[in-house]
Amino acid sequence: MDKRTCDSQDVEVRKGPWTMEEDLILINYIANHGEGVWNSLARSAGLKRTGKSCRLRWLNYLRPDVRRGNITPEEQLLIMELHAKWGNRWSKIAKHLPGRTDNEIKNFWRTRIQKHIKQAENINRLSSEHNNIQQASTSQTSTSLADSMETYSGNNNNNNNNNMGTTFHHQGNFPNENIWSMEDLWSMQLLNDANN
DNA sequence: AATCTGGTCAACCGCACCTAG
DNA sequence: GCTAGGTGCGGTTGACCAGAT
Repeated sequence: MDKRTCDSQDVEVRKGPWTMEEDLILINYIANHGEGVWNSLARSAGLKRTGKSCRLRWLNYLRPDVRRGNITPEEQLLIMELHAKWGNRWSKIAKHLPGRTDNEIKNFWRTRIQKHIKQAENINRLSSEHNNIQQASTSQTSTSLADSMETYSGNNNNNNNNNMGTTFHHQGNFPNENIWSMEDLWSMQLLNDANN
């Protein structure tokens, strides 16, 4: 398929971060006309964005029911369980976490969990090398982070998941202060509606 | 105080799939 | 059955920020 078809118009297409004005236009338009048919929506709303860009912005950020930040330990656990089951099927996983987007889960996985898994694998590799040298027959305890993560990364479905809730500490420092809050945007949108 | 480094996340890209004509 | 246009998904990138040096 010709990839240019999505952006077939010769009009300039804006890229990069969305401005507050663009957000307001999109929110207003969807409030009045509903979502869907994103390419024509972008044109009709007067946004110099691709339909894909509008869709992404709406789904990942502007939707009123989207929850942002503070992924709870329960959610972390669920993400890990579902990832063990389905792999990188982020949208499928996101469907089981109301208000969470596939993008958010994907980012969360890559930045938080994958890092821990890599560390765990390194620790495990080092410890097994160490064990090979020692040839010691002493049994190992399995309460470390490394063991927990290794168990997970090996797609083991036994109930070691019980460790996960305590293994992954909720960091609680998600920097989600955006330039303007969603409450601000929605209250502005309501104001606009009142003026129409 | 200045610079470096690593973490985070919004947004883009490319591809596959779906559907209407 | 073929094609064009639209949509959804997963991977990747780049800007920004905070903490370390």
